[in-house]
Amino acid sequence: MEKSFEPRPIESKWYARWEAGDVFRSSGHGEPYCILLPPPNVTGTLHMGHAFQQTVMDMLIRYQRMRGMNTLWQVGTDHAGIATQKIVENQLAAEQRTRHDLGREPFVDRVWQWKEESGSTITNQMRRLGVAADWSRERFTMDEGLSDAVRKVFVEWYRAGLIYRGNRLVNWDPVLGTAVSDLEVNNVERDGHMWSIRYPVTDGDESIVVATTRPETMLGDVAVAVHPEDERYQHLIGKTLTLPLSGRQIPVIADDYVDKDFGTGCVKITPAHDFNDYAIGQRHKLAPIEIFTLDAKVNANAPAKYQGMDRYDARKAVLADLEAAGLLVETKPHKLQVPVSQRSDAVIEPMLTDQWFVDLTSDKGRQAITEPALDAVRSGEIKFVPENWTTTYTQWLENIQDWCISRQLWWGHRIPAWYDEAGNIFVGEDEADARKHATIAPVGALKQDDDVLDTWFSSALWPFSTLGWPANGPVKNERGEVVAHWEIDKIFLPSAVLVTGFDIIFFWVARMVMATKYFTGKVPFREVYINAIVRDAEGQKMSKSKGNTLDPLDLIDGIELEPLVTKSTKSLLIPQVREKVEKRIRKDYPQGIPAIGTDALRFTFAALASYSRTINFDIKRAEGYKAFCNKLWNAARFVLMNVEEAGTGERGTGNVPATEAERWILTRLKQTLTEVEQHFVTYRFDLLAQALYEFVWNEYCDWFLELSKPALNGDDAAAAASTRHTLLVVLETVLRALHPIIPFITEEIWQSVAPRLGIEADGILQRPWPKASEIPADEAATAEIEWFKNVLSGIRRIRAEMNIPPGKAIPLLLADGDATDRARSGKFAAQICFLARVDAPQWIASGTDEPAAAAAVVGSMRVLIPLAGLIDLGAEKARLGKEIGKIESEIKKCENKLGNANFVANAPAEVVAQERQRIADWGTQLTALREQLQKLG
RNA sequence: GGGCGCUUAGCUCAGCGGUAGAGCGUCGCCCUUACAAGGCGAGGGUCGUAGGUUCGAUCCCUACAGCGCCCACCA
Repeated sequence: MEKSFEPRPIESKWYARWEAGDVFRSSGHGEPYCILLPPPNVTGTLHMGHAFQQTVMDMLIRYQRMRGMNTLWQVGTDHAGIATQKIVENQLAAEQRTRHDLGREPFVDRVWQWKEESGSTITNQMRRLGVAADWSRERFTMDEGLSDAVRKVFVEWYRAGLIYRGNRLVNWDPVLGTAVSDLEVNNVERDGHMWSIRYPVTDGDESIVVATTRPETMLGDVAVAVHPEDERYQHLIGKTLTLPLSGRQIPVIADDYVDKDFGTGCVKITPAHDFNDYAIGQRHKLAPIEIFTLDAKVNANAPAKYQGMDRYDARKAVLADLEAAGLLVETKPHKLQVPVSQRSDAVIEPMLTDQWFVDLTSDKGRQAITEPALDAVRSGEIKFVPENWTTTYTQWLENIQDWCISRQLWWGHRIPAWYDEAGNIFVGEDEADARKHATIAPVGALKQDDDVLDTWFSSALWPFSTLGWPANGPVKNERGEVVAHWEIDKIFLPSAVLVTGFDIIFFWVARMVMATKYFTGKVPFREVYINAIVRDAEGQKMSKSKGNTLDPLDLIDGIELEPLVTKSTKSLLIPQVREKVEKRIRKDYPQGIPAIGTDALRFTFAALASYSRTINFDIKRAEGYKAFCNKLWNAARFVLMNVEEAGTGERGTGNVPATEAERWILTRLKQTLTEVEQHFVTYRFDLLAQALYEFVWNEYCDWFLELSKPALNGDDAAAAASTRHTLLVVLETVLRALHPIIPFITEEIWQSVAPRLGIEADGILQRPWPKASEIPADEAATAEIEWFKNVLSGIRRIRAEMNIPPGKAIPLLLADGDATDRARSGKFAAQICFLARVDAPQWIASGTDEPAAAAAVVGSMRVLIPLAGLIDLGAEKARLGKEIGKIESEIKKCENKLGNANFVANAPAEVVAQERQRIADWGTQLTALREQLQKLG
């Protein structure tokens, strides 16, 4: 083995072998255990969130596979409608062209082409992470099979009356030219203004002042509303106002929606461009007046002067004209919530358009789709981890609106609806099917709907569409390989756990539950593990414009400063931002990013994965875990070196390990494994990683390996042979336990270790998960080793504090103590001498004179290092004094507790007993320490 | 406005009813034959504030303060 751990060659070697050996495919036996990969954007690249999430899934899959489950990690990618279309449109923009210049079909071809080019990027990056995914079953949301599922779902829901088409006010993105759902809109606080505008009453001298943040929309006002009980305006209700600038006559209406105490208490009503106003308009049967075109310019319904103006230019013009007319009463700064399109950053303009919706709110929709999705979680059939996300899920569903599923895009699943020349709608899986199911005869030719479905529509079907639904037989990919077979694969539904971010609970999780429940009658998954969001070391959200993003691949492979700067600033167009980012990177990574390897990255993710909802990723921490990998590597190197010539040893007589140390490490291993199993159940990967880290470093390496050295080199051949064997056994076992977290290094080491134990398996993943129950425990050995550790630590402390060079051999005396101490000191003499670098321990008979010495106390035994020329008497006295002080204060605390009658009466007996034991133990030590202090004079 | 988090060592975080922990950082001493990506040792916290429950509270309850996230129609 190399002297230190070099991840790169190991990673590439093993992933290639695993994939070639087809080791990730479902075994076909055992209990089904399925995880659905949240399909990433097909043309995307891997970011830290993916890497974290996929590490979690991979740990679960590898663990369950080793436990003998029939695992399936269903992978694939999403066509990501808007996101992908936008990338290609940007590419066209660089050629000074738009998608309309190309036309629909050539454009879609071009997107497919881009998908072919970049579609493997992210899946290859996933391979670098080491994911044990069944690549033979990789799917894409626009696969033939998945598209069949989309059409079938649409048609069935339509025929059940659960999908409808309607002219509704929707969130319109004027830049992308499409409707988006409520979820795709973010409300952002912006600095704006509140303008007060005077609307004159048509008959008479009175007027009403309305307040608005969007004065330009007054061109589409159809009324002014006041509160029905507002005394100030009672007499005006029902009167008519002359709408300034356009001169239209509009009524004053009364509606509860109005807050008397806000602003002037008068609200202008623009039903065509505001959701609240739309509702009020409907209540009062006022026809909306649209004033914008789909690209947010003023249309022909407005006075000629404003027509063709962009909405913000129109605002300026309107304000100027109001000002000139003396109707602008007040302008004041105002913070407001602006709806912004998530995808384009454009300010959303509510628009009246024809769109398709899934009915989630009528009695029928609720009963068929919404309620079952709620019940699945309320009943506990689906559990969220951490549990409090349940509230988020249920509250959203309880307040849900109908889902707008049509998008005015070209990339996606085209809506399977056709229109005849009279505008009648015909829905079917294809045109023929639509005609077959027609209830009236089509007028003239049929033309398919131009729109496509929301990306999340197909994602909602992922839990069953990837398993072959709705095909009756095997589903093949373009190379003719079978990728799914519903009749067989439905055993994987429900999947075991969905690992995903909270940001898509609404977008995806809830909708999968809706669709899967409806079409299969089953829940899509039993548990939903909501993973934390990855942030930078300071807790800031990672964003390209801040320059604090990390590319997981850069952490794995490392990257020099200059390439990192180039890469991070490449896509930044604003010079100031670019400069800022460059500065930050030069400051944060003056040496670039060191290569830490996949295993260390994965271990870091595991170690950070508590139930906290954010994790702050600190490279420092990752470097620490690389050190852990190196530690493991070197421990293995030590073990292998020692078994190389001397043989692999054998168990002690009667299959009982010969030494206390062995029995102790096995006991600790058993405890660790028990703990790890529990942490897998509760998804506490942080505790899991920590338990294994501590076992490997603090117990196996720090103590067992050290203890093995005197045993291996000692005179007792049986002890040496048994120790060699135990070194190997514990190593092999812990490698298996670590494999789900750090697959590469464990495989590499395991391949060298396993043969020495006569284990025949192709790889570590094919070995069973180590069962705690199969490992013997020995509590007595644990007590012995604890004693030994105390003695050694005592000596080391004296050495360190008295500045005795570690290499210098010194005498060791033991005093007082009991028979157990004497027996143990004999048993561990060789180990003590070797590890503490002391001469053979000598017992001092009680009553005899002792040389002045520095002391440590273990129970009632004093461990003495004679002072002669080594130790400063004053310093040692001070040290003892301090120690005594500490113990005295501990004793005081115990005494206070035990002196409290209420404590003794009310606390559980075992707690009281424990407290008594403590006071006794402290007392023993205190006596010994005081005696020692006294001996020093 | 509703909901959900967080506040523990210099930093990042575990712990969540009975002796305050880890990693990183800091400070000593060591290139000791697995590992200097290492070893040994040390220092460092009145567990956000104030009440309450309890024999006992970092942990449970209430209020408050600060930070953060999600949802929501206040023009």
